[in-house]
Amino acid sequence: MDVKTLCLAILSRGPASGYAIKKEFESGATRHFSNAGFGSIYPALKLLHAQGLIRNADENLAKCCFRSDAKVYELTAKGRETLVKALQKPHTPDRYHSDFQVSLFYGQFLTPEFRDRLIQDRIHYYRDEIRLMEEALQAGEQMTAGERYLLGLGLDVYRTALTYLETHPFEEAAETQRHAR
Amino acid sequence: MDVKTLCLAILSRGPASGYAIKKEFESGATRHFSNAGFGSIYPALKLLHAQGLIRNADENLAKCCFRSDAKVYELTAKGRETLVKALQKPHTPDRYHSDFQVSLFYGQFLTPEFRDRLIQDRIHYYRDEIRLMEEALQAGEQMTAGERYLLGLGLDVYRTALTYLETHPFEEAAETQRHAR
DNA sequence: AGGTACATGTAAGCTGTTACATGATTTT
DNA sequence: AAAATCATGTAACAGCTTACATGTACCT
Repeated sequence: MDVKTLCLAILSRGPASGYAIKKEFESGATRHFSNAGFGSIYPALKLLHAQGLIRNADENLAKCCFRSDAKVYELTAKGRETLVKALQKPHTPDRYHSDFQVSLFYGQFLTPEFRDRLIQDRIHYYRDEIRLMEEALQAGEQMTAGERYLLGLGLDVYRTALTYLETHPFEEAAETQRHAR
Repeated sequence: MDVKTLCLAILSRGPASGYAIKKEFESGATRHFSNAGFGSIYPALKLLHAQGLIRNADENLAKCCFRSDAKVYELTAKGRETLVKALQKPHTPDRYHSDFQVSLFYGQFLTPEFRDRLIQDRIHYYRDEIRLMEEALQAGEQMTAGERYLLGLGLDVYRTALTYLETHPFEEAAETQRHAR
């Protein structure tokens, strides 16, 4: 799913500026499974505007939530159609790249200190994210079904990962196993 | 973590050809958190060879497991050093892109049929992967500590995600909630 | 004889990231 | 007065994917 579709998707939740869209990728509800930088967002918005998939939002609407110099966009009917079609097109497989997991997979090459640091940092990350997600769940009356569904999934998964890291020591292989034979 | 480092990492587990490295990305133990295509792997191997980080493997060793026309590489001492340093360099944050999760997040735009199809497919995917991982865990005497650690984490996470998808219906929002007020 | 898996590589193109450049507004 | 946040954009570069091009070896 390219940045154009992702921008369309975010705009389907309400008018936004390029800057606001970036914030959404960084700290919004979809932050765990999609992302894009300014360098992709602004050109994408330009193109979407040229194609008539988004338009400048009603100024009165824009004023209340954005700074006067912000370019606030909203979806057109054509844009909404395009989004719906894009969401139902064949999906590319999930792409997950984790330096954390790669490093731990080759944990035998790391100093125990570095390894523990890695794991401790990840534990803190999960604790923070879980807290944020729990708050969102309590505050969220306005949430869509999809948002609630994915928040629940994310919470379950993060809690499981956190518990695993907290309870399973990284075992410095072999010695004990060889003794046991 | 770039493809060069990833190739170095895979070669640290034993000699391999470019083709074998691709297989490893596709179906090996690290398949869930790293990936690369032929178009990245072959140029990377060329470069690593030119830099003296890998060398052509001992022919006798190569013959037993690879076809005669395969270029089988193994790590040099310098390559191993470079790998160890790269693994301990500051990590880039995890990158996860999921069309599946994006589509479900905007589930209100999907037909119930398409949504259910998406979820059912994902359930089958998790079941297959979990079976493979359980088999690997039982067969795995030779496993490194890192491999075992990440296999355990992956299993816990996938089982949690599977259970969530199996037990939580995607609720077609709002109506029931509004009645309740 | 045909299909599948093994095997290597190049080139074009797409996408996205990073760095740069600039400036206004709000908060501390 | 400084720092943080809001705001937009371009250009160069890095990286990866896709398609192409080619051929061997093994299994049925």
